[in-house]
Amino acid sequence: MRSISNKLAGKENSKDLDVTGMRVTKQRALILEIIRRGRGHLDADEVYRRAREKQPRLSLSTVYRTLQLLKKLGLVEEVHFDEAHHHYEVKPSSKHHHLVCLGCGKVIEFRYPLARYVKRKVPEAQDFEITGAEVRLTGYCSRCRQARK
Amino acid sequence: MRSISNKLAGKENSKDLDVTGMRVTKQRALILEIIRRGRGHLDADEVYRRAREKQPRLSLSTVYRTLQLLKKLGLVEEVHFDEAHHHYEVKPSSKHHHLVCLGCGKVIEFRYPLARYVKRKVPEAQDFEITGAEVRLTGYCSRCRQARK
DNA sequence: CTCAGTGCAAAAGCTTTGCATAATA
DNA sequence: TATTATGCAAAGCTTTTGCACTGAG
Repeated sequence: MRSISNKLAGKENSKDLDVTGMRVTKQRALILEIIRRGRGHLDADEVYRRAREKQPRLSLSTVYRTLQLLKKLGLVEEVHFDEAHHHYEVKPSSKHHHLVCLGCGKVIEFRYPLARYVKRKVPEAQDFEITGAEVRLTGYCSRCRQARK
Repeated sequence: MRSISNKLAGKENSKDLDVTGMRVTKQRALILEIIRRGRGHLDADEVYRRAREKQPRLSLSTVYRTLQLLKKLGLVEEVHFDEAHHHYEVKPSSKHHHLVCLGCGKVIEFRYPLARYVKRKVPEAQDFEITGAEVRLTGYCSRCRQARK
């Protein structure tokens, strides 16, 4: 039988979790779809706003509960960007990092296997089993650098 | 005349800000001292608790207001660790990153000039002026790896 | 038909703000 | 003495929780 994470993810080969009894609902499917489409960087409230366009009766608590569920299922990842909100994006993102422009707020994603490099170079990381890496570089993009001159 | 950031920092050569009228108070000095001693990873409430050992009448709002001031002055940096709290540590920390054990919560700091490496290796970062890097690697330390077997 | 999920409202954090009082410069 | 900073209490946000109802399996 397909697990909820497989059903939601729409594929058979993701790792099964003990999800006995968990149900696939319209709300959950919609929320996951929105996060997928959102290309990351959506906070809970933004997910809520977008979801209500399709399901006006959806509640914010359902969004939060679903976000937690999806995190637990490993389908979605929570990223800590700024002071106020968490952001959510679909996995995998362990090799996917962020470049944040302090000028205009633009977020550029990049992929690079930093964990491997760190593991090789940093003594402290030697006897650590690294499972995730969250890298957030801040600075100024070329446009904002111009503007600041 | 010495600026407030110089007075608080206890040095003359930090960059001056427009701090006209700002005052050095016991509370501010204490809070900065605690953050220094805390070796990072203190959240606002922890700063508050420690500060009250010396100044029982200190209020939490003063802690928050001072934290913002110190951030603005560039003396302290806010780090986003976990879902619930922000953590504060003294600058400079752009070359100072974190290894977080998911098993026991231990936080290991390490220094490594990752920004430079990323700048060299990552195309997306090429025309970006990187001013800060926050790296947070998660995984399991050797002890917890043992325990999980 | 059952029990997990939802919506609503209320509560629970963490953080900010208004205002009168205290303290710095 | 003139403002700035503080303490307190209240308000503001985001996120969580309780509960009766709804709906997936």
